Amino acid sequence: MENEDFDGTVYDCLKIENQLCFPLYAASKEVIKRYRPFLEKLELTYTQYLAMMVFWEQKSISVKELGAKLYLDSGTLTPVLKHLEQKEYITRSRSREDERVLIAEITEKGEALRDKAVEVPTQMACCIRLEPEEAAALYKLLYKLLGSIEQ
Amino acid sequence: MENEDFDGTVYDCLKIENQLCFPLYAASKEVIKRYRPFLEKLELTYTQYLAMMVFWEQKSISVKELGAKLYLDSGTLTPVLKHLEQKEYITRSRSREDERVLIAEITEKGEALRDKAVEVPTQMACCIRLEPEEAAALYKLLYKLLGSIEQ
DNA sequence: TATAATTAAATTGTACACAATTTGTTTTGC
DNA sequence: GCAAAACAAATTGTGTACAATTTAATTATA
Repeated sequence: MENEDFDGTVYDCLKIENQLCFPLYAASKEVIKRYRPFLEKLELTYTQYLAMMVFWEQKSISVKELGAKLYLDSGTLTPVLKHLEQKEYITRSRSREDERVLIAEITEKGEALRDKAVEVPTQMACCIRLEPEEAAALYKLLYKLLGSIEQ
Repeated sequence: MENEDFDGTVYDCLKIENQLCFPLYAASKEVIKRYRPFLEKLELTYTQYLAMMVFWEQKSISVKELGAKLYLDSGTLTPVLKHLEQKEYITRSRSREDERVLIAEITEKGEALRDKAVEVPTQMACCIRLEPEEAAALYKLLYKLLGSIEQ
């Protein structure tokens, strides 16, 4: 009855098509790629755009807090924030209460960028052709997955 | 009736919590991070592991074909394949019919790695605590999303 | 209260990821 | 049959992403 030529070997679990991680990885990359032409007009990379979304909600934040929100560490955020500072979208300075803490704060120019950025989600929605219920279901499942892997 | 202090401004679409792309990006990264301890035992990075999964299904493949399967270009694959060659999991050589084409082929050592790798999906399943139906729904939605963004 | 432990960023080193360009080969069109 | 177009990898340059280590500041404790 057992026949290795049919599907059903011990190696089936190693097939790309049987992985959940692969479409997750690929879809994430492909979606981010689609952002590029829209974000270029704002002089932002995708990671910088994520950071700016935080600054538009909250004028200033520490690297640690920002890292907790974006699932990124200082090794990634330090250069990202330096780039945003170069573009004058934020300023970086040490906290007076605790010199270990770096506080990044949005500038006028950064605030002004928001009015251009507000077009991006609409433009992106055209690229991602999912029904609203499907998008909602996907959103929910992704956050459930994210929650389930926090150690 | 309109009041900018309540939710419902034009800027709501720019909130992280209203993005589908963010949990996609974050979940992808967090899942890949969880692979690391398991893949270290195989001396593989996540991208190298994806490539090896292809080689375990198909002994040899061109860079172009591999790129189409993994959504990666030669700029990414060239160094990845060079690393796999250094570890002696694959060989790289030009096609005789068409010298432009590079053919990567799995070695005995690469084949042997499969028996160790077969443990990885089971070990990972413990980290990702989704119900089978949820995982299936997520899988389906991710492939639908992926299909919907191919230009 | 001096020192040890802890903490927050920055730094270092490795490995992608991708746009854009280059190099070498093959195919097309005239 | 040969120049032009197309093609496949490789290369170059920029920007993450993250583990591990370092540096500097703060807190805890003996």
